[in-house]
Amino acid sequence: MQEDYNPKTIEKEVQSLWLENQSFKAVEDTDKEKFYCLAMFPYPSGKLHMGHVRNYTLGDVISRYQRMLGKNVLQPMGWDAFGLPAENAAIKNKAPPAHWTYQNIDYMREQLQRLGFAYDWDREIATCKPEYYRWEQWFFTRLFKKGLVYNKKATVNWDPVDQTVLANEQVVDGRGWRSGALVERREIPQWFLRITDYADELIDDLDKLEGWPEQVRTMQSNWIGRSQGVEIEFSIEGRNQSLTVFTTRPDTLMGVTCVALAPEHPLAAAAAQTRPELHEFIQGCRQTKVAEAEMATLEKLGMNTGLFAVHPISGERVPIWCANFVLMEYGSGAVMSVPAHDQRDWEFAHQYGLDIHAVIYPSDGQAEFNLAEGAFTKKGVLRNSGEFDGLTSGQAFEAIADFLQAQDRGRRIINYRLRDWGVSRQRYWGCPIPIIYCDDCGAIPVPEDQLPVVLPEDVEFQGVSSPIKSSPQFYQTTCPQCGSPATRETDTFDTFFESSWYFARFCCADNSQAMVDERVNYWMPVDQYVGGIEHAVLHLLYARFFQKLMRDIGLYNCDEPFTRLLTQGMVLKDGAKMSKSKGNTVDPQALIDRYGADTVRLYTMFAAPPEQSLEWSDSSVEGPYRFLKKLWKQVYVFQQSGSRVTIEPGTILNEAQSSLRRKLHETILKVSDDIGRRYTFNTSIAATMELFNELTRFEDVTATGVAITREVLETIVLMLSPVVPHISQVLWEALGHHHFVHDCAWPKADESALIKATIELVVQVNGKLRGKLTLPADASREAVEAAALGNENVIRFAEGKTIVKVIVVPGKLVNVVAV
RNA sequence: GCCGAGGUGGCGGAAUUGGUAGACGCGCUAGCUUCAGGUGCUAGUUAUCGUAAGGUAGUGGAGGUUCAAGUCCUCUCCUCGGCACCA
Repeated sequence: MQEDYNPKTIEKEVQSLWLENQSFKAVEDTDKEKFYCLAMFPYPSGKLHMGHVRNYTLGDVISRYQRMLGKNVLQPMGWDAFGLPAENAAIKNKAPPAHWTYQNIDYMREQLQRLGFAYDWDREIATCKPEYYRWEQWFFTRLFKKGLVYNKKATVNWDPVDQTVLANEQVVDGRGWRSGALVERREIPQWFLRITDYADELIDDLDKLEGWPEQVRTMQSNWIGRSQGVEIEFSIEGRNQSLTVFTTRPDTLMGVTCVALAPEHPLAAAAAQTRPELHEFIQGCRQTKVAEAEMATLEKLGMNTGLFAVHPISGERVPIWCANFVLMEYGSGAVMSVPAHDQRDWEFAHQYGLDIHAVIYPSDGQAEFNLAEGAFTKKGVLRNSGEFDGLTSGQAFEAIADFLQAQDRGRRIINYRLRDWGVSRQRYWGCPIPIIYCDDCGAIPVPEDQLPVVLPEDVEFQGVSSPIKSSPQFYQTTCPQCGSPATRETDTFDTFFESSWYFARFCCADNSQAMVDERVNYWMPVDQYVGGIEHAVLHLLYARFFQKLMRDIGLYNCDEPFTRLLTQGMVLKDGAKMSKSKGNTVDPQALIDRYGADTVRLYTMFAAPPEQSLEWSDSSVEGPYRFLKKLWKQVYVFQQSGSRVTIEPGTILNEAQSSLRRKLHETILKVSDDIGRRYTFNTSIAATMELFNELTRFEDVTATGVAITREVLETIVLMLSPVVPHISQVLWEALGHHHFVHDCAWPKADESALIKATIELVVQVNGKLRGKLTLPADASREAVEAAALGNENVIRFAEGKTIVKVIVVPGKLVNVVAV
């Protein structure tokens, strides 16, 4: 052991030991309990950023901890390699996206290795390779045959100058980011997966996910948005047609004063044929990008269509409007407007001078309301509703639903906010959708023996559109059914497709014959998934959906892919997310070069609890670095003394000795709980530092003192080893051990060391701290009370007052209440 | 706009079940060590009043519940994440 801590040298040495020994190769072993730990795989954007370092350190700490608990751990790594940035880089650098991607992967792999993560690199996957994506093509064709795939028209952002579809990210202030042209909504045919068929299961199974943060389950539940309601038909005056609306508040039906259509609604288009101003209004609505946030924050605009609907109960004429805030995708693309009882309708009615009819009134005891100030949106009792008067909202829901159902003008339905998953992307750098279009046979899935449909990697970008769209070599083919000339689909899959099943592929990444094999049954589900909170809804929902699809296709039996989920917060600097555009990025490489991987790992774990955002500070890195240097020095000095003694059984310890041992074993309990249950790695490190500080104050060179020092040092090294594995390995050897620290058992607390003879109690007067008492641990309630009342501060602060009562919280405090 | 988080010293954060606010670390101040330092050590460090002992205030803001509130309730302000084609 060197006298000085030299992270660069030792980290390299320890890493080559691991490599030589194949320390982290995961092998299925049914005799051992398995633990599958997975951190969300990165997009190979160029180099690692601090968010990656945080994510992968979290996963590695958990993996190494579980291994020390005796589990058979799988921790794989791979690359979410398809995506938009590669195309942008390709256009900029005039090089194929594949080239850029593979280069980035090579660089980032080296960075991950430099950080010492315990990955089984033999299982590495890159989703842009045909060995990987061929299986999702195969899977898609299976889903197609099962009827879980369909084609329909859907809206995209269209750049009229570049003649291309834009991602939401590429639309800035309503204009294409390259061309600057005003973006239009355009409808094009696309492929969809029937995720709504699984809406109930996806929402109901959230209850099983006890290892998930409550907030994530809530977000998913709200995203799916299951609501009980009624679908109501309004006939249209003068037309042999009707209009369907969905409402969760049929009790307000008698207060309807308007029906509003989405601009894309066919009836709006029909009405616009005779009304140029309506046509213009609808055209105007097309110039917004396809994003809910955009729609929801738009100024609410509407226009009368001139048509009238007939109220299904009263038979009254209700004007039909077209409004920009009605979503064609939700429900039936039309809503009934009840200004008295819906705030948005109320505002719309005020803006356009529509009638407001109150029909729900507060039940007894509820506050009155003022329609001049806003809508009354709570439930209540019906009035002005004919035969339904006097019913509560709940009763009226049923009565009106029954009435409409009997008349065949409505029915109870369950509606979801969730929409089917559109998986088509009009981009090059993605997995080709395995469909062939034949004029006679229609859309045919590519037969299994013709898979994979390989994406050509050697391409040149002419302009911004996908090269395969203009490559007859790619798209010209023959119909697998009738043999006549046909064309391939040139759209590719949404990249969420790849990340929805990679966790299964890691179990058997080397299988070239099947998507998965029996090894998934051993490893799945993932025991611990770790990733950014920004994935709380989309990625995690799609992955859950895919898991259920894989189950139903018969691949393997598992309902939920991730048993425990840890969602890490963002890494920020100066209060903002690190990004190139803000110029506030911190390059982890520079820190690794300067302090070593262990310090970077220790800092990211120490600076904040994992779920919170981490505010980056350059100078704070010094603390963990100093700590490692001090620890190194302490072990160096200790091993120079050459002592190998352990505590003789039956030795009576003096006060300082038993106090340090108690601290040690309390710390074992604390750290085990922090890492194993609470995931508060920051406090586990703080507790270890406290223990270390106590050790440095312990200067006892007797045989027993030295033995206790050894016990403390060894335990500190073991407890830190998941976080700082390199230095721990070297120190472990310096303490006289000849095996890997990552194969050691996690330390256990010695109950006998935890026993306390005395306890300290807090004394309060009227809830304010006035003193402290040291009493025997077994002191009775009466003794505690008497000691408190005899305390000089208590006497002083209670002087001239009457002691009303004394509250004793055993083992914690005494509060004397005096008035 | 909707859904979900968060707000505690100069800074990152701790306080796990309603029970000592500020653990641990950074920074700063003073002193010591060293030829030197991107070194090490010791002490102090919420504000405020006080020579001190000690007092008082204090967890974004305003109310409330309680013997006791950072923690529970109501309202409110601000920041962050997501909103279906960024990944």
